[in-house]
Amino acid sequence: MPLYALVDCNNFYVSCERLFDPKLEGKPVIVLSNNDGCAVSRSAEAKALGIKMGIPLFKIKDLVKSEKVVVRSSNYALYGDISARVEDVLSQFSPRIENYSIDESFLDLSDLPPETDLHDFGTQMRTTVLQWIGIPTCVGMGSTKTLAKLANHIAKTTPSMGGVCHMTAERADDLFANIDVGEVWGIGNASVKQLKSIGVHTVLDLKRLDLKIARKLLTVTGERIVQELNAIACSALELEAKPKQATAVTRSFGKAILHYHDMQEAISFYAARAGEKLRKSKQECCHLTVFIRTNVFNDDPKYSASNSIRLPIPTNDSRVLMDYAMPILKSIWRDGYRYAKAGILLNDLVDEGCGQGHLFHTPSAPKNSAVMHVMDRLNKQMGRGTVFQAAIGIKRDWSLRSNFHSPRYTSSWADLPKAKC
DNA sequence: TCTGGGGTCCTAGGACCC
DNA sequence: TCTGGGGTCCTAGGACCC
Repeated sequence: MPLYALVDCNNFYVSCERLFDPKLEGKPVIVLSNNDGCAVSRSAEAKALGIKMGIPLFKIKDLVKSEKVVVRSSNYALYGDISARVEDVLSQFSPRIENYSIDESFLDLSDLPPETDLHDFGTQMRTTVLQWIGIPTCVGMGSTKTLAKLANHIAKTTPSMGGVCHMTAERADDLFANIDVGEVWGIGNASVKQLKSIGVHTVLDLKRLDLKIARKLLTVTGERIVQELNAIACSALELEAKPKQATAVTRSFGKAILHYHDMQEAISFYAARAGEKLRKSKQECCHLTVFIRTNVFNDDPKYSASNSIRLPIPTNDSRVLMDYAMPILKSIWRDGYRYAKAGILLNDLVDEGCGQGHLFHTPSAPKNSAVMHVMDRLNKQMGRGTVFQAAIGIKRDWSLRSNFHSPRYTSSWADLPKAKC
């Protein structure tokens, strides 16, 4: 029987902030999304105050003030770095590891000796990560990834388990009968609605659902989930990171854009950033989409549009991306709207230099790609935005808010924490 | 006033081919 | 007046994830 563990960091972003600011321990803390929009990570104390995942900051302003909730902007440079350290520690417990997201890893524990006490083993993983990195975790184990995920949910929500839960066949049904079907990995709001309409309310109900019905209602994805709940593995560990198929740079604006010129600057900026991402992953794109849209939440007149182009030859040159993006923007722009968000999507990614050539276009000369690499190096060494294309402009009225940012403790010399003794 | 960003997978339907 | 069938590829859109 295979055995998988899912190790999940507890309220990861908040835990990272606490690592370098221990005063936050025991206090309600939230970390905001980009643009300081929504709460995306909440400490246990913040959850206890009723602060929901994804709630916009302005809706909890009074609560934040009265309860002295500590508010932080997100600091992805820090979280990415801590995440890599946690992964490094976990890989010592099993070489077969899939780093599923910034705060979760699946480990294949099938090769553990049969006499291993799994609860002890899970506890040892938690303790080691906590001691070496300082990040609290929970561990769920089961014979499929879906079961390990559910076990992790139980470990997180049942304090008596001590942060570790092994989902055995004997105890599964009793546990499943008391968990809402929406907690299952891959069952989102739309599926919950469909399932409840046919009387499937708990995880146990879903586990016992006829496979054909599952497929009809939720496509092949739903069928697989039911199989995984019944300990039949449909999804293996992905031990090697697969090359990305798409990349995107999209942002909401700090304040609405009204003028075409500002939008040109913003789209140029996103194109430059998108090119940078491609060059970092040594990829090129064959397809480019630009979209713009008004605010979807307020009463502003609505407008949303996008347009795409298939590139004659693959590229990751920021200037080429800008050159293609500008006419697309022109084709979708309409005067008179208050634009709240825009972005660039790059699809059909290929390895650098391996894309198909074109009879009538020559690929960008090496001299050109050298310019890009010099820019990337300067921006890496001296901070993002040190060198940039003039088209992006320097005023940038449209740029992001980030009012509560913590220092880049681990990725910038200037922000190194100082110790006093 | 203020509501995230960046991914993956699946399906339906149109275009196109022989 | 009669006007195929089967296959592939591409794209848009929905659902879901963290």
